[in-house]
This record gives sequence, structure tokens and C-alpha cells, in this order.
Amino acid sequence: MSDLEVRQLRYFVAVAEELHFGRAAERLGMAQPPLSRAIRDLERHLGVGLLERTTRQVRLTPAGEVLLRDARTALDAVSAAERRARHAGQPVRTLRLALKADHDAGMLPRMLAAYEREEAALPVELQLGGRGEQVAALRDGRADVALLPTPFDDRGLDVEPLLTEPRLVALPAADPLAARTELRPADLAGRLLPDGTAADGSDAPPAWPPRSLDLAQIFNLVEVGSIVWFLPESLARRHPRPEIAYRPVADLAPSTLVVAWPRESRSPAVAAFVRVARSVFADAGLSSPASPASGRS
Amino acid sequence: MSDLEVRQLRYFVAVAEELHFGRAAERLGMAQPPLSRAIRDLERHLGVGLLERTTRQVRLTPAGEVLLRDARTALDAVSAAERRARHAGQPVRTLRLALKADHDAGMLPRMLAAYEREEAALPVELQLGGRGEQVAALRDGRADVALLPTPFDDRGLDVEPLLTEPRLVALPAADPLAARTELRPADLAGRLLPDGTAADGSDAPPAWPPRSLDLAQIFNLVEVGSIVWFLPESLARRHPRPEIAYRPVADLAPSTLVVAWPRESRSPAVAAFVRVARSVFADAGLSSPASPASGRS
DNA sequence: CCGCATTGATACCGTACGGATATGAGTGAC
DNA sequence: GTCACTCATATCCGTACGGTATCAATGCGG
Repeated sequence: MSDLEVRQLRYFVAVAEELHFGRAAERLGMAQPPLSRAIRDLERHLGVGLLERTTRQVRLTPAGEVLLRDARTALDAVSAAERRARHAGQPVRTLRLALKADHDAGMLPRMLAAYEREEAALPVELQLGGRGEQVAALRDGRADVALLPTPFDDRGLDVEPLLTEPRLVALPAADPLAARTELRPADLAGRLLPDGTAADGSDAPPAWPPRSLDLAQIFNLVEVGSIVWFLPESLARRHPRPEIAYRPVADLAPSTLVVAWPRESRSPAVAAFVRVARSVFADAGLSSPASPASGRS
Repeated sequence: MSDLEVRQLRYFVAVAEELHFGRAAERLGMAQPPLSRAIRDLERHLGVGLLERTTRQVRLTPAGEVLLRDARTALDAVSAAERRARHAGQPVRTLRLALKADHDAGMLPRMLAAYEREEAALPVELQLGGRGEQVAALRDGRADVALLPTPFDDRGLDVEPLLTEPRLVALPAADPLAARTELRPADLAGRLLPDGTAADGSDAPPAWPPRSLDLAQIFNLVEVGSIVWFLPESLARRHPRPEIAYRPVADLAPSTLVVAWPRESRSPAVAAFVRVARSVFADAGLSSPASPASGRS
């Protein structure tokens, strides 16, 4: 019984995402008929129907839903293998650290300085990225280790918490709410977050598709009252702005800064970085409780 | 830049494991020359040397080591996708539960009975397997959920602890040590465990390659004094044997029975089983503290 | 020191499979 | 009923994968 091939998975994911053979074929840079045949062969190979097609619409079967999910993770794993092997073969090895700009609690310089003194240290290459970028980079092998705030999708990653701190809400200084010293979630009803979701936790649909905003853009939108924003205390402290007030919110889940890396990593350079990160935060008296042990054989 | 293909990864893993092109080719059911060429093409594609070969021996480069690890997980992910899709397409859906025989703290019947009453329940198919079998089955899609004791390699799995209980050591009843009510690790110096490792925690190399032993075999070996064995308290209670004494050992790490499932699973049947498992153990007054929250986006 | 055995690399060839083009067939819209 | 749309089928072609034959390099024994 021969194996599934990467090509088949790529084809299937394209069709399952587009739900349209023509567009999927275009996206894959090929003609539609061979794509149809490939999907048919895949279904025959699995002995399972993946797509229900009429001439007017294409839908996923339950088995197709399952395969779409698993195929994505399998494709991630394959391209991660490819990227990591490429990187491991480079003559100048580097430690690729993915992080969100400014989400380092101000400890990045100290961490890098301490890391340089490590035995197993490699030159560090910083990869600044937006929301979700870090995790994606770790998963597909573009980064070796990441610094990022919870919550995030930690599937396939090992995680070590570094610092837990309360989150504040950023408001226009002129906002009536800014007169209060502490807010309650209900006070923020009707306000939107940068990703378009409701700020009071109600499950209203996003007002617009989440765009990628940088810090300056967010602060500007906060200043003009378009949005409010939750951010860790340390980040607020580093961005004092006259037009913006930072206020605590009752019951707002705190944010934890963590260092994360791919579970299968055995790189000494990564291990050294994690060790250094922990000790830097511990030395600064900011350390979190030890992370729960998860069994390894 | 085209993708890596599953075939290439399979070939590379075979060669990297055998460190011998001829044997690897035989294992793959093909001739040696095309295998050599495939590996060369793979190295060219990656732009990275993976194997150092002389005519007398083959060795992995550092990049090869990295790829071997990542390729194995990628291949696991691919065959898991295949297996799960096949299973999801079966007209009679089942919940495939992997467990170690008798490592259920005696709660299996209650769990199954409670599970049957669940809304999302499917017929349960039990898969009894030896050490490490459960994890492998979860990872490559042969099982949907597993019941097994820590520690184990939990990469890629979500885990929910059910019951933590002390482990005891099984000794021949006639052993002088059996006269004591509690032992210390040092008392077991020189004794071997079923997997051939030293029972006192010293890092002596295994005396023989770990064989797969079933319970009856292990008990027999304990009775004749060949080995000692650590086992959870509940398991000892279910196997009272006149020729065997069970004694607590100071500082012996307890065993935790957990329910585990693939992280990417979204199956309601699995979720229901996990919920039932937790509640059965909770109702029995054996529940463990809640597992640590791990962030999910 | 020189064969000989071992083992990976190279050369060459046939075939099977993946992809393109052309066309058919079913379905919903007007 | 006709047209537009979309997926399936038929057929052809090129490439790339695998097989056989052979070479080249290395280590070992006589």
C-alpha cells in the first residue's frame, strides 16, 4: 500500500479551500482536468469520498474535513523539515528568533547580551512579525525559537513561561472612561479591538476582517477613539503618550510572555536561549512559577 | 521551488537509519542505483549535504541529523492524515481506544458504560498494545484516543491527567527485602527492570535490548527473582499473588494515568470520551487537580 | 604490494505516470 | 429552451523514476 504523496495533499488542500476545481487549478498553476483526475485518484487510493461535487458546487464530506485539517499539519511538517534542513546546512549557523515588536517586556537587550556569553550561542537573527507570524514561523521551520504573549495556538510547540503581567486597556485620554481608575468589562460594550472583535467579550462578529496593524497604527486609532486595545503592562509603560490613558480592567485575563520552540528541536543553541531567557527574567525578579512538567519518555 | 516529496523523505530516512545504501534499497524494495541518485537529487534540491559517504562507510552530517528527525515526524504526519481520512470515511464510525492491558486503574468498564450513554458516543474499539504502542498509534492515526501512564513522549498530543497514584515495587515474596515495609532506591542496586535498565536509577546500560513482555511474563520473572518491577498501586491491588510482594519505595516518582489524543483532533466522539473519563475518575473521588491551561488562540 | 571483495556512483534505457488540450455532460439561470 | 458554467472524460506527450550493467574507490588479506 503505497504512501500518500505531498503533491496529492497540496492539490486536495487547494481544492478544499477554494471549493472550486478551476480556481484551485489556477492557484496551483496547472490545468483543471489533471487536478480533477488527481483528486479522483486520491479518493480511490483512500477508498473514501472527500468532496461532493455537483456541476454547480463542491462541498467537503466529513472525511474531507478530517483530511483537510490533517493534510495542513502534514504539509507544515514537510516544509518545516525542508526549511530546517536547509538552515542546518548553512555554513554560518544562526539562531532565528521570532518576536512581536516591543513584546519583550523590555528584556530583549539583556537576553541577547546574556545569550552571547553562552557556550552554545550562535549569532541571533531577529524576525519581527505580526500576530500569529511567530507561531507560523516556528511551525514551518523559518524560526528556531520565539518570544510571544499568550494566548496562541501552541500545537506542536514546547513552551516555557517567562513573565505573567496584567493587561491594561488603552483609551483616548479624553474618553469619559479614562476618568475612572479601574474599568469593568461591561464598560467597554460597543468598543472594538484592533482585530474588529468586541472589546467586552461578547461574541459579536468582527466588524471588519482582521488587518495587520503595527503599533503606531494602533495607537493612532486609539487616540482618535476608533478602537480600544488591551496590552501588557510593560508595553504600556514603554509607550507613555499624552493622548492615551492606560487603565486596568477587572477580570481581564493577564498576559503571559513565553518562549516557545518546536517540540522536536534538540538544538543546543535553542536550549541555551531558553535557559538564558528564564534566568534573565528570574534575575530581574519577574520569574513565573515553574512550568508544569509534561512527561517525556 | 518545488516541494519536498514523501518518497524522498522515505528514502532518506531508510538510508539514514541503515547507513548503508544497499541495505536501505533492499528495505525499500528497490535497486541501489536509483536510491543513490534520489539521495543526490535530494541533497541538490536542498543545497545541503546530508550524508558523508566513502565507499566504506556512510555517516550523517549535522544537517542530515536534523532532517532525519524532522523527516520522521513529517512522515508520521502524512501517514496519520491518510489513516484518519480512511477511518473517517468508514460507514461505521468507531472510537479507537488504545491502552495498555490492565493499566486502567480498574475503571475501564465504568468509563465504557458511561461513554455509551453519551450523545456523541460511537462504538468503542479497544486496541491493547505494549509499551509505546499507544503513543505511536495516536500519532499515525491508528487510534483516536489513548489511556496510558506517564511518562511518555507527548509530542503532538493533548493530555488530560486522570489519576495520580504511587508506584510500588514488585519483589519475590521470599526476597529478604520483602520483609521491610518500605524500601529505598539504593536497596534495589543491582536489580534489573523488565526493560533491562537498572532499578536503582543508576545509568547502567540495559543488560539486554528491551523486549516486549506481557504481564504474565513479567510476574513470572519477578517470582523467580530475575527482575523487579515498578507498577502503579491500583495495578498491584488487582494482581495479588502469593509469590510476589509489593512494597513502597521512598522517592519513587508516582505514576499518572492520563487520557491522550492527537492535538489536531476535533472529533466530538473523542471530546465526549475525555469528558466521560474525567467525570468517572472525579466521581470515584480519585480526580487529579485540573491540568494546567495551555494557551490556544 | 597487489588483487579481491565491498560498496557507492555513473550510464543508459524502458515505462508508467503526471500534465496539457480538446471535448463532453450535467445543472442552474434567464 | 438556450446559454453559461463547471466538473468529468478521452487522448496524447514528455519527463522522471526505476531497473540493469558497469565503473571507481577503498580497505583488507595473502
